[in-house]
Amino acid sequence: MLSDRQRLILNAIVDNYIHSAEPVGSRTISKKDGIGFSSATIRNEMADLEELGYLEQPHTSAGRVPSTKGYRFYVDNLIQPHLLNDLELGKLKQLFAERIHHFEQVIEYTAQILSHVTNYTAIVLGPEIFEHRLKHIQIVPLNEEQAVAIVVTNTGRVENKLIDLPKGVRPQEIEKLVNILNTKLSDVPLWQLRQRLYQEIAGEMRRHVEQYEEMLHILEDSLTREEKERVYLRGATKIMNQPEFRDVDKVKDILELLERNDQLIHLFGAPAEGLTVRIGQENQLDAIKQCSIITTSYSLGGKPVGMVGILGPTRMEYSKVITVLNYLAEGLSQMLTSEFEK
Amino acid sequence: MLSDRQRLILNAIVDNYIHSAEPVGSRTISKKDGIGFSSATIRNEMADLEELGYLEQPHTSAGRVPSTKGYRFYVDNLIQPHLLNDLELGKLKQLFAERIHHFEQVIEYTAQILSHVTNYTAIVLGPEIFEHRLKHIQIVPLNEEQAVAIVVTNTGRVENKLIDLPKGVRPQEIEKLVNILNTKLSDVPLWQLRQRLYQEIAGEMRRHVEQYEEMLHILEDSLTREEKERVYLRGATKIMNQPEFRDVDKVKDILELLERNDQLIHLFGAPAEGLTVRIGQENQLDAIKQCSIITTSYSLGGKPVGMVGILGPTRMEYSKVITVLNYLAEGLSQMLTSEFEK
DNA sequence: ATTTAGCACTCGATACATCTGAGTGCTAAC
DNA sequence: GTTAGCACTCAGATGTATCGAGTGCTAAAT
Repeated sequence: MLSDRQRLILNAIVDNYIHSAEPVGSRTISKKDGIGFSSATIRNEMADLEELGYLEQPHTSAGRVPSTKGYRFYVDNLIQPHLLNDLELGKLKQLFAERIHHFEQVIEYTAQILSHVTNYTAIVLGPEIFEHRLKHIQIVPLNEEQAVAIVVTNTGRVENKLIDLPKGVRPQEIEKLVNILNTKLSDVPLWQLRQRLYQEIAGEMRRHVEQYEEMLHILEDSLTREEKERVYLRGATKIMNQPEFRDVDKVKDILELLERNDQLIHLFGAPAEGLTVRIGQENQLDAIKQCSIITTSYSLGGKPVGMVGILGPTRMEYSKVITVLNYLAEGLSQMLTSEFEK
Repeated sequence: MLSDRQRLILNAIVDNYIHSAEPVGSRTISKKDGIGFSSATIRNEMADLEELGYLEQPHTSAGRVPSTKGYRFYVDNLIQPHLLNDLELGKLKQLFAERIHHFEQVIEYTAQILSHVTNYTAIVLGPEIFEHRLKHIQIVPLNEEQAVAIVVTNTGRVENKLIDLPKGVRPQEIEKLVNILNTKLSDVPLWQLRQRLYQEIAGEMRRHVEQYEEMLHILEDSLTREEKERVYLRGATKIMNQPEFRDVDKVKDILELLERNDQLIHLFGAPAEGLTVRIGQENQLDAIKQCSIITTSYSLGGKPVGMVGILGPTRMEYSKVITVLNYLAEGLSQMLTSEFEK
């Protein structure tokens, strides 16, 4: 266990390094307010902290830099609450003042503001499908062969998919089918659709609809398709402002990862409720072992439905980012709940 | 006017520089096949070409580099047709083999392949709205206050927007309204909707629908909203592979520009039919004055409806990119036309 | 009148030596 | 237990010499 003085010094070193991006020397620390020790004493403590694995030395005659373990201890035990200034608070409140007109807009705007306030890369994962319930199904024929299947949910989300019609199907048949679907499946959660389709609809369809078998397959396909996760990314280039990423090769791997929309979701790791911090080496993906990711979930009516996260260098303003994320997730949850819980 | 020999030499220099990324010296050129002159002669010609503004010298004892004017002459007069290899052709044909199931998918896949084959950044602009005709309108109430308005076009595109309902409107009224709209507006091009709404629907509505005035405003708002252009970007980080962009500061401006979805469309400049090449300084945006953009349009039934483009360094493989773009735009046009012209 | 060989010259790149100073570890005194 | 003092280390900055690719110009060759 670390002594009080060791904690004090570790805290000072991390704080300093986060803002200066330069290895921190013993003299710098000893001159700080609140530290009443000479540089020699600090040096001894630093040597101990290094031996314990909390600090690292880039080379013999340089100052110390926090290790992943050091950051971890800092985040878990030392971090002090951050006070947001009026400008930042204003930006965040702006988001909640918006009237929700489109789900995606809110998410996009959230990512935008997060990135802007923190100066790091923001990732927002849209509300998960399992809270969406079917409001309405519509099938609009385009011509003899094709139609568009449209699914509207109680949350106002609209999914659509082009489908191929069986040969010679008559418009009346489609209409009949849609009526059955809307009567039977209204208010069913989307993830149950496939199941319900077979359990309750199949029999009904056989009785009333021609070519029911083909239609059934097509329906199954269009109603139960993989929901493409809606991930929004903002401020990917912000990482380039960090002095430790002034090298194209270092930045390239990260940006290539961020460019791949399908990979983004993996940055969140296992979906977890509440705030999670993953620091440097703790990250699975090689490309971001020099970065930290802080994520948290937001909820609708108490159930977590989506996530927001910040990607930055390991030398990140943890305190500020954590405050911002907590504040934002809280606000977002309230906003969603009051909007859709009625 | 340039002499034949000057053209030959300029061509050789540009070709060489495109592949080596190093200033080209007189000796390099004189040793090339097809050039029967000594380095001294080449030097004299180079001096002339520089004076005429086709070449530049980074410093006194360095070789020559093409200027924007030099590239321009090369593209306009010297370029030779490029032959695609089997691998590249295979990749491109793969695209056309796909069955169209979703417009956006095709566009996304196009960008993907373009970037992969050329190793530069690809930008694809989705088909413009003016060829889309109304197929079906639907208004799905979500609760007392809100509804989703859905517009389906003959091309299978689905637009949707959350709308606020006037207080106390009855479901029957909405149904009546939707019926009127579908009867009167079927097959009307989307861009005419607003106009037709007032000319033909307003009178009908007043007779049959309560609260017609509020509904009219809401409809107008939801039917005529700005179509958000669908721009797809792929391979933004490819620019980092170029030796002249190994500097974070140079890359940053470009990537920041590409990150802004709303700005992307400006990269295409004025929408033009056919192939356009904009080289270095010719570009309006400062961030890409070290880059070239090649764009072309693709069409549906003879009318241009969208664009594809490639962004790369001024030192770009113009010949190859032009060939690829032409080939792809041609194939895409055929594909779209055969799909939607029936 | 062109072309080319020859040569002096330029200047970025590279290598190497030197200097500087921030920071360390250790020891001995406080 | 703390600190002053000091020798030591080493990355980074600065300075100097050398190298060589490439040039421009002149005079000879074609």
